[in-house]
Amino acid sequence: MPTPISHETSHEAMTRSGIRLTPQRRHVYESLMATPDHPTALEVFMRAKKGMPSISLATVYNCLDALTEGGVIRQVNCERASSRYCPNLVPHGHFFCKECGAVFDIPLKPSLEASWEVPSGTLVSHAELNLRGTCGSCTQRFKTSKL
Amino acid sequence: MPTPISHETSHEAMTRSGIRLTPQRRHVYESLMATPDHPTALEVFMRAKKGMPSISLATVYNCLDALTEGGVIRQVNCERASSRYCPNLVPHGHFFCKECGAVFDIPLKPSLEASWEVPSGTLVSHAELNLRGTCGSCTQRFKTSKL
DNA sequence: ATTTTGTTTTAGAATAATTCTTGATCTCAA
DNA sequence: TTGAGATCAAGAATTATTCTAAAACAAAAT
Repeated sequence: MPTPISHETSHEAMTRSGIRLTPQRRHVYESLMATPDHPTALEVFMRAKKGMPSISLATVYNCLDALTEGGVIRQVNCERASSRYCPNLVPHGHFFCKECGAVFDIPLKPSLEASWEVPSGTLVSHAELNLRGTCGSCTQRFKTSKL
Repeated sequence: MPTPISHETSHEAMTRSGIRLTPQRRHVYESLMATPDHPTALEVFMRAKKGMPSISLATVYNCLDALTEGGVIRQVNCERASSRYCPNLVPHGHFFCKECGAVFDIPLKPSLEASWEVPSGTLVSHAELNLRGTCGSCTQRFKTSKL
């Protein structure tokens, strides 16, 4: 049978990562998986409350931290705005539209690591690429509004 | 005579950028230029107070914002830590040592922009590359401490 | 030179995101 | 089942940053 990408995988991911799988963590994770955008902790909280009304914002922060710590999700930061969270574990960058606030995953080519030079002896454990600009639909909107 | 890289240049940069050159802005800029590290607003404030005891933290924030806005300096962010400021305008990335907190400029090769693919119609106005890891001297220190 | 207009500075208050604290609850292993 | 340790919830606390309002200043217009 085909590999299910949903629960088993997340369950495995969490247990393998060493963090304990609790109902709250599973629910936060599923709330994050539910949509392909990059919600803030507050947005995750508002979604998570629908299926688990007793959950608190602090718990959502705890869960997101634990999941990030365990490598099950990624925290994404742009400038000083609220952190956003991303369940896509494949290495990728992020594009932030300064017009509409949308956040997209950006696939990276393997050539990326050849694009920088660190002093010898430096160990790079994490690379983060953030792009900012105007997304396709905002560019389009501006173009037509100027006719 | 050789081009002086200091005052005339910064003066020009500020006036050309459209922001008014005030004593506070000049002093904040010079405090930032004084050392090649990447100070936080609070660190700039503490340094700036030495030569201008009446300056306030809010003014340092205002000045750093104005200078950033005018393109005279860059704001550098890593994770959710305090913003840091960088007077190096040549495009470059940043390396953050998670052991000692040092921040280094990382030269970028021109191949960088070929390393990502944005959907057609997307306009990228700003690219930011942040690396995290262990710097050379921390790596060295760990190596010798394990003997 | 004086007034006007708009900008900047300052000090302190306010805000917003996040973290901390505490006691209650839960989970797992012995 | 009991005990140790982890997690949860609620709200307080913290921290970086921004805002507010009044005073000082600068440039332009009279």
